[in-house]
Amino acid sequence: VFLYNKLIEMFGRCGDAAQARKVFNGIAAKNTFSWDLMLFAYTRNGQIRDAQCLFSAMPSPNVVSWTMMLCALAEAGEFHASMGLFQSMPLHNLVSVTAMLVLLAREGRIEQAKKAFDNMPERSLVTWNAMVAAFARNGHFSDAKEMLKQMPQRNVVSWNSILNSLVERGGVEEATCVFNDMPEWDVVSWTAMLAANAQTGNLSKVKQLFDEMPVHNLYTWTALLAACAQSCSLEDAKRVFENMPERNLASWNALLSAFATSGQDIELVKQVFDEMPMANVISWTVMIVSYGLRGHVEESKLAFDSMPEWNLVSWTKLLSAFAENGRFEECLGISYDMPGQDVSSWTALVSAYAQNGQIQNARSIFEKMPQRN
RNA sequence: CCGAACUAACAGA
Repeated sequence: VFLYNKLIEMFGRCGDAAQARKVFNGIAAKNTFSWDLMLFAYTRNGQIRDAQCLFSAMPSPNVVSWTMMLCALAEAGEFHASMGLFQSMPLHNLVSVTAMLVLLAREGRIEQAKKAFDNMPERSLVTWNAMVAAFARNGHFSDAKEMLKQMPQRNVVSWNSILNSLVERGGVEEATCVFNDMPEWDVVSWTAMLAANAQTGNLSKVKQLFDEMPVHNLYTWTALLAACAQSCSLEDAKRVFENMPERNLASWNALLSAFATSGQDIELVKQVFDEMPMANVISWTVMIVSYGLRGHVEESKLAFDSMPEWNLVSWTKLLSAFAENGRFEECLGISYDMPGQDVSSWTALVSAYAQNGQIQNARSIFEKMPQRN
């Protein structure tokens, strides 16, 4: 059984849940590890339905099984379901509570996360890191720093959270200082520095860091590619894309984005889009922007209407496309149709009017905004 | 110590 279990785990890690299932089915005397590892194979590969099915068939689910389901549900966007599952769990432990803390933080519910943290009878390094990240990701930089100071031990993950928080705030100098003072680095820390320097448009610094860093992976290559796109260096972007040892949708999107901002003919951008093996919300949003930048608002709208799904960014980009092309009347309608409008999209609308010299309209929207920053 | 939890890349004003 031990060896079969190992096999299930291996297939699960390789992304082959079907193979794992075959091994699982072949075990006559399954033990609790067999079940958990099979569940792992499903959750790991995003097969939430299969996971749920297996979970309900489990003879004796334990904390580990519950925790995996908790994370799987959250991953599938079912936050409330995972919340409910957490409450109905017969038993909690350090790991399951930490997992819940992370989910709360991802939802932006920091107070609840902090409360859970404070109530925990024991905390591991991972727990502390989760709390640091919770603050860091939600813009509570000083709280994150305070946590970092208080925690009994720190590791590279703790430092990376702080570093990324600085990068998000646009503090290249501060980020550089933290990076230099960190006791250890990994590929995540280096990637953060790529992003930091890309923000300031310092492409040569990005390239230099890229060459200095000890390890490259898909993330680092894509960060480099994105930096080229942000600096409008299409030639660099193309070269990077060709030199990448492997590509995924994110890398394709970064390339598409490089074409989008390059001012190249729209047909070339479309060509890249059509060549892509897949397209997601991001790819479509880049197309909306591409059309908008070239004054083809109608095409932006068409792209928007043919997307398989939408999010706030795609809505906001559509709004901006109309605004930047002087189509203010439509902006109001878009804003009205937009579900769950946030600060960024409100601001886009305000600035649409402001740029058009319609100060009083801008002002009245500003006053009606539910949140401001 | 056969299993679960923490940080990074691609579109936003």
